[in-house]
Amino acid sequence: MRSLLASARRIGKVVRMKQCDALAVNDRVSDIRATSRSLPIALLRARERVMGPIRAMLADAGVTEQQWRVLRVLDEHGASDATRIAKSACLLMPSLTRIIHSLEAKGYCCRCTDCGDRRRAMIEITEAGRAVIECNIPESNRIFAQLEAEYGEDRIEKLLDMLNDLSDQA
Amino acid sequence: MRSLLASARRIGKVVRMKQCDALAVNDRVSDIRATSRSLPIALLRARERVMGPIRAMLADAGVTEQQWRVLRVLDEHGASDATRIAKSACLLMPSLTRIIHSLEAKGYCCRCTDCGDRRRAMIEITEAGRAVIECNIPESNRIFAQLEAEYGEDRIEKLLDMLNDLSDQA
DNA sequence: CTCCTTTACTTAACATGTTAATCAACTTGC
DNA sequence: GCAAGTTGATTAACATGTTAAGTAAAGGAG
Repeated sequence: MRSLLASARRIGKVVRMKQCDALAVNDRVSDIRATSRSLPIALLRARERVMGPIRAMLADAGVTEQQWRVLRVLDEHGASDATRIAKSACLLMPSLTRIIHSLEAKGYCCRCTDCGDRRRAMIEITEAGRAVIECNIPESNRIFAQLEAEYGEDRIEKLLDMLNDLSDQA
Repeated sequence: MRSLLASARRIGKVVRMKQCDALAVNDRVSDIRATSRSLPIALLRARERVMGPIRAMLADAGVTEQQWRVLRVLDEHGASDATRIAKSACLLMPSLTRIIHSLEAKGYCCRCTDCGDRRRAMIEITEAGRAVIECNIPESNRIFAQLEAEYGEDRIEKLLDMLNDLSDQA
């Protein structure tokens, strides 16, 4: 009964505008996109699907998903300041600060303040950190290859392109 | 100098296999996908891009992104048990427990234990909760419409289809 | 009915996400 | 040079993510 009302509400387009505080029971101001067609939720679900197998691997390796991301970026870009790492690994600075500390405690990275600008902290991956990557990249590649096999290599590439286009927009 | 080595390493395919503990300096076991072509990171970045404007809106509304998601699901599906909500809103049960508590404290949802199965807690959105949705859906739709205008409505739909396909795979 | 397993949820503990405030080092206008 | 503003990073506080353990109710085999 409630569900009939709910779906009926979502069939039509905008009904009318109304003030919030004057809102009546089961009165729908404007139409609502079903959560199954919500881009944020779809992105979240897709990410869970992809990360599931990776998470298991990283748990065995003793690093979190974010720590892994930072190590990957450090390995790829070489010594970098925190701001650049944050941008590359898609992390906020406060999170990165903590992650760098934990990586440092594990001996996976080291830091030294920049000579030119003493606010800046240059971070570099250590050999121990590189070893973590070396140990897990084969399994990571295997997992990704299986995803490509199931979903289609060309579709993955296309998806990556579309996602990057979306992100790169102003 | 370091960067030259780094890029050189990533040009070739698999070099050779080697044990982790026998790993030498700057020795690359197998090739590593650039983080810019990493699906997890691409999904994360795209999500940040999409959520950015929404977050500002929700901050004004006084609800978090996750609370908003739960409210949306409750409004769409009607009274539901926690497990169903968690699945729909893409949340883990421990998170959902806390979120339900906070929503309850704000008067945006209420709960009653299921008559047939007293383990199950049925959650329902209140009028106050529905009002939050009503107040913010127009702005949410505006934001989404702008994204469609910038990125292309057909591409958004296509992206949604691809993401859902990816998620729905075994 | 009793013991065992499963299911639905909760708690706990630690890591991260998110915003705002803080601090020190740099930059600029004057 | 110096006050004012900016920038790079940290800290704090609260919400959530994540895994593991715990609790209570339901189901099932004997």
